[in-house]
Amino acid sequence: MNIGDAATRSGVSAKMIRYYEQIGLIPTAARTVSGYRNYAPDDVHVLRFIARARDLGFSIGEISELLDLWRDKNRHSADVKALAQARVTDLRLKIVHLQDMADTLENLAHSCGGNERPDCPILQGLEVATGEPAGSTTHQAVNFSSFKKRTAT
Amino acid sequence: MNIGDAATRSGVSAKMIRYYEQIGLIPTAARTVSGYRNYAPDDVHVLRFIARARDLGFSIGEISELLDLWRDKNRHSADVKALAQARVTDLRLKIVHLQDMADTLENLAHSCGGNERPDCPILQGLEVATGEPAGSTTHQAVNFSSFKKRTAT
DNA sequence: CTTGACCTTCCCATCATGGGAAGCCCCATA
DNA sequence: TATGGGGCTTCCCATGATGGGAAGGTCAAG
Repeated sequence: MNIGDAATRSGVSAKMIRYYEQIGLIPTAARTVSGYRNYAPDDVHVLRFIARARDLGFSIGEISELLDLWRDKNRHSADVKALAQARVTDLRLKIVHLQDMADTLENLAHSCGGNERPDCPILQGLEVATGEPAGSTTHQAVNFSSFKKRTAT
Repeated sequence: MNIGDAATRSGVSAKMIRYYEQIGLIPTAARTVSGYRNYAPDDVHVLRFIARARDLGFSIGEISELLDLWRDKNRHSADVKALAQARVTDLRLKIVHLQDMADTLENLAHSCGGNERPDCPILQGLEVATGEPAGSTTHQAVNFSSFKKRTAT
C-alpha cells in the first residue's frame, strides 16, 4: 500500500512516516518502480505501535528502545516494565504539580472574584501558594513537553 | 541586579529571560548606561512565577494570560475571574488526561512480571490499543485522542 | 592597567511536527 | 487517447522553548 494508506490506517501522518524513516526509527521503506514508498500490513502494525507510544508520552528515543525490545525475541520483560514505570512516575509527579497549580488558581479566582476590590493579593498569593523556593535546583523538567523531548537515559 | 543574578534567583536562565523579553512576555528591562539589563526584586517574582508555570506545562501564551490576570489588579474583575476559572478547568482536564494515561501504563506495567520471560503484555498493549481504528479489527482502544496536542490557547 | 567574569547581540541547532512548492505519477472518465 | 485531479516525491521553511557559541563591550578586583 502507499504511504497515504499506511498513514490513515496507522494514525501516523505521511509526513511523520517519512520523518521516522529519515531518523532511522523505522527502516527505509520498499519503493515501487516509480519511487513510491510501499508498505505491508506489518509496517502499519509497527506504525500503530509508534502512534500509541507517542500518545502515551514516550519520546522517540524511548520508542526506539521499545521497538528494539519488541522485535527482539529474547527481549527482557523487565526492561519494558522499567520503561513504563518510569513514565508512570513522571506522570504522577506532574499530576501532583498540576493539582497544586489548579488549587492555587482557584483560590486566585475566588479572591479576585467579581467585585471592585482594588488590590487582589495575587502576586504575593501565587508566589506563596506555589511554594518551591524556585531558585532551587532546576529540577528535571516535569511538564508535558519536556518529558517528550527528554532523551531517554 | 544584573541578568545573571535575576537568572539564578528566579531559576530562569539568562537566555530565557532575554527571550521572554523579546517575545513580549515580560516588559523590556531597564538598562544601565552601558546597556546592561537591570532587574528589581519584583521582576524576579514574575520570573519565578513564569518558571513555575513552565514547569507545570503552561505554554507561553497561557502564561501570558496568567500574567495579565496577575497584573490586572481590579479593573475587569469579572473577566479576570472567568479567565482564571477557564484555566482551572483546563488544568483539571489535563489532570484527568494524565491520570488516564498513567493508569493505562500502570496497568500494563502491573501485569508485567518484570522477570526474564518474554511475555510482558506492555508491548502487546501498545501494539493493539491504537485509538480510532475506524472500523478495523480491535476496538479496545483507550483513546486519549489529542492529549499531546493540548498546546492550544 | 590587566584579567577574568560578566554582559550584549547575532546566528545556529535542537525535536517533533506541519505547511507548502515544484514536479512526477496513476487512474478514471469523457 | 487525452485530461484532470489527486497522490506521491523531495526540498525548504516555520514553529516553540531552549541551549550553544562567537565576537565584542564592561565592570571590579588585584
